[in-house]
Amino acid sequence: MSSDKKGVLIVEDDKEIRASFMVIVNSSSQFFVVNGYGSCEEAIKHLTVDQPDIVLMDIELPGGMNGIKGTKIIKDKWPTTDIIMVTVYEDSDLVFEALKAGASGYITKSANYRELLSALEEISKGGAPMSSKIARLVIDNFHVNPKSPLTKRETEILQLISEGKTYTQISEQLFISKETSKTHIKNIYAKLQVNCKSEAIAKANSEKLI
Amino acid sequence: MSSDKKGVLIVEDDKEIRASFMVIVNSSSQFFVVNGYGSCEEAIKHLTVDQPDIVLMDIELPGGMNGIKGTKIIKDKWPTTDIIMVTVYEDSDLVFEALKAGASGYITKSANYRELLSALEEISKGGAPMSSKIARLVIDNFHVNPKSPLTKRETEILQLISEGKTYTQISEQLFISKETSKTHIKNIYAKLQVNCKSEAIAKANSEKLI
DNA sequence: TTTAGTTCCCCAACAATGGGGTATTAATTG
DNA sequence: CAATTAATACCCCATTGTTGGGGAACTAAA
Repeated sequence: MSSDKKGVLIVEDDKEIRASFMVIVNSSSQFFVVNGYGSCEEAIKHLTVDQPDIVLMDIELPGGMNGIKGTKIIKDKWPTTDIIMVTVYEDSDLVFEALKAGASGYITKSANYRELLSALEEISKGGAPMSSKIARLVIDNFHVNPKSPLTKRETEILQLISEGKTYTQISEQLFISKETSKTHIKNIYAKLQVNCKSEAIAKANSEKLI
Repeated sequence: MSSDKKGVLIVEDDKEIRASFMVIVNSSSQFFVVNGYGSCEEAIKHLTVDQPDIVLMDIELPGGMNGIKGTKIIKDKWPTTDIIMVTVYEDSDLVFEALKAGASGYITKSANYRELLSALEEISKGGAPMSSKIARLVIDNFHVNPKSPLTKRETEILQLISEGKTYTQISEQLFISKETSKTHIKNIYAKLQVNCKSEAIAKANSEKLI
C-alpha cells in the first residue's frame, strides 16, 4: 500500500461483481481496494478505518439503505470522498437523485476493465466520469425551453418573481406601476395555468422557462 | 458530400483557428465543413442553405451577437442542430449560460486534432463532449448542500413551498394545523434571512438546500 | 385592420407575514 | 439524573401582499 496510491471502497451486494471490481482495481498501479461490503450500513460503520479516497457505490442495494441515501450520509460526514455510482439502469430520475445526493460519477455494472479504471482516473484528476447518455441527460437538463408561451416582458417579470421580488419591488425595478406588474403577473398565471407566485416558479423550473 | 457524412458549420472570428478547424474537420471520413463564418449574424443568415448537423460556435465573438445569443437563436429555429461551444476560458458562469442557451458540448480553442474530432463523434452519438473540469463543474452544480441550517421537517416544508403549495395545502398534506405550517415557515424565513415564499425558494435554489 | 404586447386603474376576498405566546417530546449535555 | 436545548406542534391578532374580477388605452407588428 504505497501512499501515492488512491484507496477505493466497493459497496456492492452482488459478490461476483464485487470480486471482479476488486480484482480490476487492485490490478492498477494507481489504485488499491481498501475494502468491499455488501451494504451501505457496513460500509459507513467502517469508513473511518477504511478511509477511502473513492467509493464505488451500487445504487440498488438490498435492505434498509440504498446507494442514494448512503451517498448522502457519506458526503455529509466525509465531504472530500469522491463517490461513483454503479448501476444497471441509466434511469433519468435515479441519475439526478444520485447527483443531488453528492455522486460525482456514474458507470454501469457492465463496465469493463478499461471503463472502470478510466472512471477512477477521471475522478482522481477532478473530472466527472459518466456515459455519453448520462452526460447528455445532464446537459439537456440545463437547456431553457425556447418555445416558451411567455413574452419577453413576462419572462423578465417571472425571473424577478423567482428572485423573490414583490409587486412593489418589480414595479420599482422596471419603472412601471404596481398595477402593470399585476397585469403581467395575471397574464403569466393564465398562460402557465397557475394561481400564485410559488406555483409559477415551480412551473417555470419544471418547464425550464427561465 | 456523401449523405452519410455529417455537416459541420464553424463560427469563429479568428481566421487562423477557423481555417485550422476546417482542415481538421474535412480530414475526417465522418464529417465535412458546410461553411465557416466570422460572425453569428452571417451564420444565421445562411443557415437554411448550409443545413449543418453540428455547429462549432465561438463564445466570444465581436460585434453585436455573441455565441450565447447566437446559440439561443439557432436552437430556437433549428432545434435538432447540435451546438458545441468553443472557448478560451472555462469560466463557470459562461458555461452555464451557454448550456442554458442550448449548447450540448464545450471544447477549448486549444483543442487539437484528436480532441476536436472526438468531440464531434461524441456529440454525433448523442453524447455531450466536455473537458474534465467542465464535467465536474456541471455535476457539482447538482449537489445538494448537506450542511443545511434547516431541520428535516423544515426542508420538507420548503420543498412543498417550492412546489407552490399554500399554508392550507401544506397543513393538509402533512396532517398538521395551518398554524403549525406558519410556525415552520416563520422559522425557515428566520434561518434563511428572507421574508416571503419566493425569496425562500430563491435562497433554497442558490444555496442548494433542496 | 386586427392582433399581440405593454401599460394603467378600481374593488373585494383571501393568503401571507410578523408579532406575541404555549406545550410536548426527544436528544444532549452538565 | 436533572437541566437544557432542539424540534415539532398549536393559537391569536393586526397589517400587508396577493389574487381574481372587471375595464381601458396606446404601440408596433402582422
